[in-house]
Amino acid sequence: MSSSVVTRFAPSPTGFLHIGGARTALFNWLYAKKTGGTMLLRIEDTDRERSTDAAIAAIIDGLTWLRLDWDGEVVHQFARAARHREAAEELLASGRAYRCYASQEELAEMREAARREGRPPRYDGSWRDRDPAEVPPGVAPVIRLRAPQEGETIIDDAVQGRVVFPNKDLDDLVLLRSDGTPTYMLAVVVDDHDMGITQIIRGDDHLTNAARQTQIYNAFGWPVPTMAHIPLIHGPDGSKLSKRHGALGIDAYRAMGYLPAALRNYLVRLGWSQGDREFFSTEEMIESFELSQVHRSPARFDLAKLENMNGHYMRATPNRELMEILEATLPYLPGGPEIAAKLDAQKRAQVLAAMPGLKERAKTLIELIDGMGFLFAERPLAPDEKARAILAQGGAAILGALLPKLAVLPEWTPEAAEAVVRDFAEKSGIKLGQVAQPLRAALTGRLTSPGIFDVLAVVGREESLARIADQAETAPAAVAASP
RNA sequence: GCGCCCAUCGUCUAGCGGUCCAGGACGUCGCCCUUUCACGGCGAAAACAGGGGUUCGAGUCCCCUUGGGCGCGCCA
Repeated sequence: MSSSVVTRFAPSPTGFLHIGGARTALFNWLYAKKTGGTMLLRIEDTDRERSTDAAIAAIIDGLTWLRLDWDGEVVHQFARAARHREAAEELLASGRAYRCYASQEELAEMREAARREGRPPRYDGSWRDRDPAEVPPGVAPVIRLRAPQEGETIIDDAVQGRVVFPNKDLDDLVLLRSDGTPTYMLAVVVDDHDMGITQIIRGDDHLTNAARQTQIYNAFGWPVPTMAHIPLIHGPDGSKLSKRHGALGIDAYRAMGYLPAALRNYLVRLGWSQGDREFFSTEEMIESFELSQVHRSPARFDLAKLENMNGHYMRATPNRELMEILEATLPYLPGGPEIAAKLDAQKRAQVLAAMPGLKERAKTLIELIDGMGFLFAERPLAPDEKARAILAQGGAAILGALLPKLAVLPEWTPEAAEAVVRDFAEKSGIKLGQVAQPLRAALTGRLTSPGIFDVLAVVGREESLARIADQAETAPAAVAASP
């Protein structure tokens, strides 16, 4: 079928893959999957000054992490410069473009004058029909599009609807620079055409460009692809997402311990919705994605909601799978490499055993590794301030009394431990919490952890008893002395 | 300045002329559950930017105002 959909994600490698770019990629990907089409990846590296290989690597790394795959080879725009030049020549030959010899200074003056007179800053078209005899010697010309000066250029946008631009507001844009390299406008149109792109899905900061590009398509006599300009993602204060808001590369979200699936889910709900629904599996996303349901208004980025959603995903991820994700992410997490170094078969088994209680309490992978700290701690533990306080306020004495009872447990299971501790508390006439908290302090060094009986079981008999002994006051005198 | 886009709780959003004294989610605040912290459950506060129309009837359609955003390069 020749009518099959071809979308593309076309970032310029001048920096990392940011959150807005990631969402644009996601929408392109979803649309392609939904329609059984393909998504292509094109690196717009025609700006030789600002494009870097590191940025290309970061973009590819980010897409890979988000599991947004593309079809075919990555297209590097700069490599197609010869084709772009040829296309510009073609327009020149057909009279749809012309050479312009205006200097940078003249153009700057033109813009300045226009601004002063309250007119839009545009090229005045003075070389449009100028006599070749007037060409100044030694000046390399640019090639400009001979754009229509009357009428209107209309975009039938899949998201924005019908948008009309009066042609008088659009000037004769540069297609080929004086050094013979193509501009973005030319390159995009030629590439999208040559690559057979049927749907252009991109940020709505390109909406005005869409009109100019439409004029270029028309000059070539090529069909214009369907366009869909999606709203931008704004910062929490409603202004454009910037470094000020901590506009980060997608890798930063990985380093903050977010799951790719959660980030995708959060991103898809920014500017797109299906009724009240908040959660979508990848399949459900593909199934229900519709360009017509994409909003026209920008959405603000809310880290708190992302975090909540990530917590949902962590809890919903099966333990083994979460363990795999964790291990794969460890190199990127603060403190992760240290954990990875200690993760032998035994530790891995302990972490896995503790996972149900751990993931319940963590909203990110960072919180997860923080929570599992007690498994990697070495004796004697250094309890934090609050834990020390509990121990000092009679906790240590209680542990001293409890220790012998735990030591003789025939089997080391959460149930057995719970029975002994509850019995101990009851017979001592104290609340369970008065025993559980000192125990927690001794075993984990903190006052918050998964259920204490599970901790006991995961840490193991020998290590648990030793940690308790480390903190317990065993001298009967000391117990008697405490009021 | 000119052009274009946008406008429902703090945030993401439902709503596509009557069933909306506006629903859900996040966040916030209570209460419950409870060995801690979470999770979970229950509940509360919280919005149709303003003004004109159209209509029997407007959050929903039109216009204006205001506010935000994007664009206006031999950057992409």
